[in-house]
Amino acid sequence: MNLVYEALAHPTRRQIIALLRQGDRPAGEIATHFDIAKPTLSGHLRVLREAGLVIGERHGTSIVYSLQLSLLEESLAALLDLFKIDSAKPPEPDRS
Amino acid sequence: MNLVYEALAHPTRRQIIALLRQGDRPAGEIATHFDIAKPTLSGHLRVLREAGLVIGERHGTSIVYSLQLSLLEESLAALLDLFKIDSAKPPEPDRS
DNA sequence: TCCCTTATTAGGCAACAAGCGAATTATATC
DNA sequence: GATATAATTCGCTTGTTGCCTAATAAGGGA
Repeated sequence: MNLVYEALAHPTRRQIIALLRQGDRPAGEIATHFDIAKPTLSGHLRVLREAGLVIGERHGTSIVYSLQLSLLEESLAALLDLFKIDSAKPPEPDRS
Repeated sequence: MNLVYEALAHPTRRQIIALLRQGDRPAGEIATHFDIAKPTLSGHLRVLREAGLVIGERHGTSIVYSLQLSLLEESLAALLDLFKIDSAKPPEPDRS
């Protein structure tokens, strides 16, 4: 789970996620949306992949990336759990 | 908002949040839960403070930390927006 | 005021992350 | 096999993060 948080920590990677929300895309097409070198973007994609947030499937010479929504939901659930905004009572046991 | 994600990227800082969910605590008491030097923990608290996730109020010689739930909720909303799990249709326009 | 407690800031170092250009791998086509 | 295209890995530089010890600031009580 730690990998997910680290992956989300970089603005470019969050933008990649937002981009993939609109549909799957090959790495090269993703790259056109950013002003960074291709190897740098490839590194970001690797981080997202290792966190399990995206998967890349080879189609011919391209590698098409798509979101792993299941893990995204899990991450959100974990975050909700961390903050416990969802659950029953407000977190105030005693505190004099 | 970037600061929030960066703040959440470190396990210790997430544990601090989880701890504060159970009630406000002075910095020193927080420190007893971790096996790190006090200045290091103070640094983590600074990161959380600058992200707006916690606030520290001086009570005598202590500085009592508490969560800023409002910003936590905003962060969650932003995350939901990023993933759009909440909204209407699944993000699959075409894809042959 | 002087001392003790609590917490932060300052300084320094090792480890990591982000970026790039060049080289490499993988697939498709001729 | 040779060539072209797409994406990654490699080697490197630069800047940041995380950790520590030592020093400093802020308060409370004798």
